[in-house]
Amino acid sequence: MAVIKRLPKYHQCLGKLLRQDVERISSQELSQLLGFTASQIRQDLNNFGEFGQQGYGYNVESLYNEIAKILGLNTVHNMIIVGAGNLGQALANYEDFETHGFKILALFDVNPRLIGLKIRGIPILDADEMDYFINRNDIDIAVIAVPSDRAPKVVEILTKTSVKGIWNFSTAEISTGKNIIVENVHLIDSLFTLSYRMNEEKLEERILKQKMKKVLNR
Amino acid sequence: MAVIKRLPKYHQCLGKLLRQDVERISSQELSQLLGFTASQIRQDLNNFGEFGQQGYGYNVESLYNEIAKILGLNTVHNMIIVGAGNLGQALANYEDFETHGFKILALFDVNPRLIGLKIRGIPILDADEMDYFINRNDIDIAVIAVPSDRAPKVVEILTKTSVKGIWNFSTAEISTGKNIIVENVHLIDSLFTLSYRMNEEKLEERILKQKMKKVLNR
DNA sequence: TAGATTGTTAATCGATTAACAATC
DNA sequence: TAGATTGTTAATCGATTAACAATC
Repeated sequence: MAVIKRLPKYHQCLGKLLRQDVERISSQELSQLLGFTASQIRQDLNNFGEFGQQGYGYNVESLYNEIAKILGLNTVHNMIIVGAGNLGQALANYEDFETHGFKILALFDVNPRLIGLKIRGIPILDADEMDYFINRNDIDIAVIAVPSDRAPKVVEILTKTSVKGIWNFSTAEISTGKNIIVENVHLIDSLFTLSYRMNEEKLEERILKQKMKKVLNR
Repeated sequence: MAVIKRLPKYHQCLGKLLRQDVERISSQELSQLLGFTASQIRQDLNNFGEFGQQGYGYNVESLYNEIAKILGLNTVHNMIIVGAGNLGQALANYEDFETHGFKILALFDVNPRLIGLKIRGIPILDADEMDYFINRNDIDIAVIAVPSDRAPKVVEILTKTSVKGIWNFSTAEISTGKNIIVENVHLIDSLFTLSYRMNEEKLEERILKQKMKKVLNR
């Protein structure tokens, strides 16, 4: 479902409106703010319920809350970050996560120089204690920020815990027999996409030639 | 075009095959490795040219090179990272970028404590020198790794330089009048998607109810 | 030549947009 | 009640899959 990718945008936009004390909004107005068509917005929202009111539009606060509920943001998520290198530390410093109910309780690493340190008050613990810590602290999301070759080992440990979601920053393909949800962040793919788009102009000729050939074939 | 999102996957997979000295591959075999249908693979590739040969399949090396060309990976890209905080440093430590021809020449920051330091030999320079450095060193990609409120100022400076692509890690919406390509990495969106998917089961009932209502209406 | 596999057309599926009746 | 705007159906568009003739 392509809707899911848009839900965070709705959420963010409504949050902004809420902070500006906007009370109600129409799909038309939202359309202008978000760049989706009004029709699509009504269609999207209607997948999950009837949140609007004819002749009035949508109540910003209640729509915001409904979408938060859909995104699972109405409960606090306890997270750990596996790997306390630069990436792990960078993520631990993102205050944005906590703002939205994703609480980082600890980082884990194998490097004795890092163990014992704190990032924004969040302790870096010994990787050996990970499974114990997870089950003890009701952790439901683990962030994988270790080098890709270490990732499979980490995943193996995680599958034996209560973790329900893995946010994977390594390039390793992760598969857990269990029903753990895995969300991949492949940064290099994003960079390649940027590169492709920068290169697109030069490519035009080639693509056009290919299309023309097909048209001429008819 | 949805194809673009798949191109990096093709590239990665073919790179792996190349390293395993695989010479040729059919769309059928690729299909198994990638999880796309063979039909889709043939369709995708045919958008850009005729890379295969009937009865033979695709030559791994030449297909790999063709896709690299399409992605703009046949030339070296000179990058800078704006913001040398944890995120900037984490990105500077990713060796993967360099492997694919994305060379990080410098980081920039306003913090005097950071200026002068080096990350993997890459210098952290004074943000004031940024525009000069960019034009001097033929930089075509700038990575925005500064806090979101600082981003607009950075973008303003960048628009006056030779930069052709911006890889944006801040939450700021970036618009450059000029034809600079912007690729956004909104990490929080990805986390929300994970959260949604973890929450999906509980949501099922609600979504089903909504769908049932519609069916009954007929 | 026979077998394999592409390039390509046609059919299907899903997502987006347009239109409008229902209703606040 | 009249105006506004939703929820919802129908039409369009694009992307995926299936099928097969072309050809190596």
